[in-house]
Order: sequence, then C-alpha cells, then structure tokens
Amino acid sequence: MSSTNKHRRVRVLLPLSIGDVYDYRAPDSLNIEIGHFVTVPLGKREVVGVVWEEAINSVLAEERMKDILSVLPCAKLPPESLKFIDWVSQYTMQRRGRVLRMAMSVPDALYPKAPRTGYRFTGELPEKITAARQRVLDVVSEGGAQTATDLAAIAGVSTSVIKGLAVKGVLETVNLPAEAPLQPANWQHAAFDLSPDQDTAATALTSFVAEDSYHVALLEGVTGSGKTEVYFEAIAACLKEGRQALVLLPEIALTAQWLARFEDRFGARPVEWHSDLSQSIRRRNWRAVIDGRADIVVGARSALFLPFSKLGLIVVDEEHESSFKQDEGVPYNARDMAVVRGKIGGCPVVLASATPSLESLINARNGKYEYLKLPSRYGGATLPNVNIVDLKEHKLGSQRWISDPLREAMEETLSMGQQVMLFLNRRGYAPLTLCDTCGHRLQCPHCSAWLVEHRLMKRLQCHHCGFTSALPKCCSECGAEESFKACGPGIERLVEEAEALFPGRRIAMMASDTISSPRAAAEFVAAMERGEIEILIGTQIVAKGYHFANLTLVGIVDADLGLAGGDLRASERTYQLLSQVTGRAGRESSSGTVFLQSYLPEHPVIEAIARQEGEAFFKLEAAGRESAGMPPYGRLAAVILSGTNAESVAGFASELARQAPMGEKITVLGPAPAPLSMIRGRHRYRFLVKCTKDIPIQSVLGKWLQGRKVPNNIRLQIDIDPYNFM
DNA sequence: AGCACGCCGACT
DNA sequence: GTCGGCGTGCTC
Repeated sequence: MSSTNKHRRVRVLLPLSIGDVYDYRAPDSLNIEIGHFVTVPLGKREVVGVVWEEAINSVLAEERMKDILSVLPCAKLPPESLKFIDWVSQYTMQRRGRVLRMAMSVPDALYPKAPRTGYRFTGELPEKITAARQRVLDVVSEGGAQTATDLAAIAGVSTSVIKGLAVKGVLETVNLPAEAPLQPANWQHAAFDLSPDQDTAATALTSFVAEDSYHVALLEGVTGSGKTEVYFEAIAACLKEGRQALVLLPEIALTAQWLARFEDRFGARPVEWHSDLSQSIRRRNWRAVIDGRADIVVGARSALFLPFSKLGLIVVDEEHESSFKQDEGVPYNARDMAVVRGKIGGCPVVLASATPSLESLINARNGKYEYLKLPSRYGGATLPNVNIVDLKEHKLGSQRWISDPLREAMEETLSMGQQVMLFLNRRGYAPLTLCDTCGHRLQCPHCSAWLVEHRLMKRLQCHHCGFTSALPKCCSECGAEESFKACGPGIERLVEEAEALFPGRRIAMMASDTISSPRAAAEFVAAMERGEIEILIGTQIVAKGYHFANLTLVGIVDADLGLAGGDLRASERTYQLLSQVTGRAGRESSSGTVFLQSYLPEHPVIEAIARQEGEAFFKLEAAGRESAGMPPYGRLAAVILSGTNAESVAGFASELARQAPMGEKITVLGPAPAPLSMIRGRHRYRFLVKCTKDIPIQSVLGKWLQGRKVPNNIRLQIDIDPYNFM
C-alpha cells in the first residue's frame, strides 16, 4: 500500500465475458471484504460482481476509477469458491467472469427476499363455480397458504383466477414465512444393514471423512453391489462432523428411486440442484448452501459451483458418465473438477461406478486413488448368462432387427410371465430416410446430418440442432410421391416389429424424448414394477439405474452401434453401456439372460461383455491409449473454429495451421472439417492438440493463440480434455 | 454480457 | 427525411 492517503482499491470480478477483474475504489463506509457481492457502475450500467482481491499495484488513473456502490446483504463467496473459480478458469482457458457466472446462476438470491403473500381458503364458497375455480378450490381445500404463482401453476390456471377469488372473499391473503424451512437430514435416521464387503468399504470412507483431508477413492462395484449404501455411510459421517456433503449424479440418474432411498436412510429429502427446479426453489437452495444451512446437496454437474463454505465430502456417482463433461459454455469435466474442488476444500472425494472410467481405474491401480472394490451382488442374485448372436450366421430378414434366437428367447420368457427389455440406442423410427426413386437423402438444412423420422410425432427431426419439419409429400429432388423409404432401425420401428411378432403383448417404449419429466419416468417405472409392461423397448435411458425384479431377459439389438467412428472413447463407452444394460437382466432371485446381437463377435468389447470379464479389455484399451500417447497417458485439447462463411473459416484455419506448435512432445492434428462439419448453420474446422503429460497443454495453446487476432466473423473455442469429437 | 455508436436500406 | 438493421468497440 502506498504511503499517500489514497483510497483503498480492490479488484472486482464481474460475471461477464469481459477481459478480467476491474479496479474499483472501496469506500471506507462500506467495510468491504474479499468475497463480498457488490454492485458497481460499469459504463452506464450497474452490475453485481465479487470483490476478488486487493488491488495491489493498481495502475489505473484516479479519474477513471469508480466507487463500489453497495455491498449486497448476502454471505461472502467463500475463499474456496474464489480459488476454485480461478483454477477452473486457468485450466479450461476460459475467462474468469464466465466461470464466476456459473457460480452466480441465481442473481435474485443476492437480494433480500421480497415478502411473499400467500393465499388461503376462507371456507366460503364462490357464487359461481367455474372449471378453473374448481381446480383452485381442489388445491386450496387441502393445502396451507401458497403464493398466487405457485397456486396457479398447481391448479393449471392463471393468477387472475386466484386474485378474482381473493376479491370475492373465497381466498384470503396471509404473510408467508420469508423462506420455506429445509428439513435437516438425520445421519442416525435408519442406517442400512451392510454386508461385510460393504462395511469394509464404508469404514474406509468414513475414516477419510473423519480425517477431514483430501483423498480420492474409487468405489467400484457391479450393479446391485450396494455402492449407494456405502457412500451413504460416508455422507452420514460427514453430517456427524457438521459439514456439507455434495453428491453429483448425471442428470438422468437423479430419479425418484434414488431420492426414495436417500429419504429412507436420512429421513429427509436432500437439497436438489438441477435444471428443472423452479426459480424460487433455486433461490432457496442456493441461499441455503451459502448460509451453510444445506447439509446434503444432490445435483447435476453445475452443483459443483455452488458456494459451499464447509464442504466435507464430494461423491461423484456414475463417475464414468460422459455427461459430466459439459461441451457448451465453459467446457469442463465435473468429475475431474470435483477432484480439484476436493483438493481445494481439503475434503475426500468418492468416485463411484459399476464400470469406472479408464482414467479413474488407472489412478486407482497406480495408487493415486484409494481403490475400494465391492465384489459380489448384494442379496445373492447371480450375474446373467450372456449369449452372443452372430448376425453373420443368424441372418436378419429384410427390414427385420430381431434375430431368431432372440425371438425364441423372448417367447419363452414371456410365456413364463417374466419381462423382456430390448435395448437399441437410437431414437425415432429410422436413422435415415431416402427417396426410393432417386436416392435423395433427407438432410438437415443447418447441419451435416440426416433427419430422423419420428413417426409418433409425425415429424422429421435433426438430433444435433433440434430442427424439425413435417414429412414432405414428395421428393424435393425428383418430385416422386410417396417414395420415401426408412433405412435402418430406431426404437419406434423396433416397437412395430415387436408388435408384429408378439401380438397382444403389452409393449412400451422409453426414450429421452418420450419421457417428459421425472414424474413421467417414475410412472413408467411403477408400471413396469406392477407388471403392466411385458416388453420394454428403450434407448440408453433404460440402461441406467432402474431395478426391475421380474425383468429376466435383455436383448441388445445392435451391440456394434457405438463402436463405429474414430472416437477416442468409443470402445470404452460401448463397454460401459453394454455392461450396464446387461446388468438389468435378472436382479433379485431369478437369474437373467442376455442376447447380444453383433456382426463383430470377436471385437474385444463384445468378447469382454460376453465373458463378463473386463480385465482383458481394460488392459488392451490402456495399452492402446499409452502407445498412442492418448489420455490418460497424454494430454488432449481441441481447438474449434466456426463461422457462417465456410471459406473464411477454412482460410483462418490454414493460417493458424502454419503457425502451429511443433516438437517431439507436441502433435497438432488438423485443421480438418469437423465430422459434423456444419451445425446450426455454422461451418466448423477442428484442430486436435496432443502433448505428453509433463507439459501443460494450456501453455502450448497459449503460445500458439495468444495475441492472435481472430476475425470477428469466426469463433474460436478451446476444449481441454475433449470428450466430444464431433 | 450489454449497451452505445455508426453507417447503410426501405418506409411514412 | 427517419426508423431500424446489426457490425464494432468499450466498460475500472
């Protein structure tokens, strides 16, 4: 600090995609501290930011400096959060403001809560009862007071109906408590009985929690081995210590089944964090986290950026799931960043999976992570028998996708009153539609991808940009009418085939786009449990985490589907997915059977699934990655250029290529048009940068791209540790 | 990110 | 004449 009597200056980070921190004067009257949420003038606007650090050696001229306007009435962003944001920003090479934005996703939460008025039934009935009024009465007659917005949403009416009823004296206004109280979880509520294996693993985890220091443990256990119960004990230990616990789940795995199990153990619901929370719940939960009132948070990857002040444990369940990698906005991998967050917070991290990622397995085996393995199925159920159907031998009929052996097995299973699941990881009716007269293929106008026919919705759909259109009557190229022909199977088409083969059987279809909400998913699961579905046909959504006691046969319609394409993790992902699907068969007492249809029965992935022996596959995959210098043995980053003008993107790409870094330890592949060379009307070129583990890839990219002017009609995106190679 | 400034085309 | 399209540049 200089000796002259200057005002204190601090650096404020704004949740905007601008350069970096800005210096502001901190008036003495405001008692400003690092981490405070403050309002500052920015140009003609007033924006909210976070006091990031003291502005030592501030060089900005006094007359350009502005004063911080106010400190918001909210707890400070904890120092761990500041460190974490800095780290993520550096690692992902994204501006700090953009990373901060992820931690400030509920701007309203920073302001005092506006007093809420609730509406309550007075007992008096209105003179006229309309249908809308009746729905409101149904809701209010059994519930307590609620806000007009909530009430209107539940009753399916507009708020004017509520206000109208209030004027007529049917509803009265009351003051609602400022914040709906959270139910605290109770670590002693109802501990599960653990098997000796579970108990050993749980003891290891609870001791890490008690030590309150950074550790990473890989908790591996086949489907049904009881991983969840094991990490619940670690959460219980964390609660006992008075610290906060965070469980990250892939969005799709946060099911009613999971929540019910949680409630059984802890006697309360956890604080949830995911994309379809209402604004008010979001606000409440964010506030509960920063105030330290939220003890256990369960959420999707974005929950990692919540402002925990006393985090004592992070669990990443289904850690192998590639959906932990965010591709848009700030590209980050929540599983990897969870480990970083654990290190910064000095707390243990548990990575759980039935089929761990290669990265985690290698870290566990070389001792970097603690390796906890649950060997057997819980409750004595046996692993299913896996039969490979070699499709070169058992030829499929034309426009048929269910082979004879699979059909026979289905008949047998159904006749015994048991359930069947067919798995095909392809939504819609058919992946490709073409004109039978001229061969023209229906393509998305904005992407280099085929349009997928969704017969149920009577629409064509692009699975990359969401474009949809009606099915054209005639071919746009040759004009032929009624000439379109579907090529290949999607689950809708498989349903058609199953209906033809098994008339009268109750068949249901489940895909991410046919399940509108968690509630719809729960109803589906209940119908399955009640035996109202005999044949369940689904995409990967059915592979995850559901337990169906009477499901004894699983048919994998196209096991080779994920193996095509040059994706680094294609084999690994296919192994994990097929292994999960296989695990759906024969849970509890009866043993299950799997039929796996493949044209590549000798492929290592297919063999590993058939023998239920991952070890050989793991070794082969690891050796392949190592010799290619690929992750986790090397580092990888993608540089993606995109723009609406194809030539200018290509031109800039080749200009960049001329100055690409070179060296023994660095390889730059590209530029190549991305496999999906056009998405949403933008043409894309990709570079792939690979380097050895000992050099930080960020510095390689920095030297290459720093200070280089990107033409303003071109966007340059950096993706460190890419998972998506499209 | 958002907002102003600025320079071109088609409306009252 | 002006309204409004969105390229460009700046914010402590």
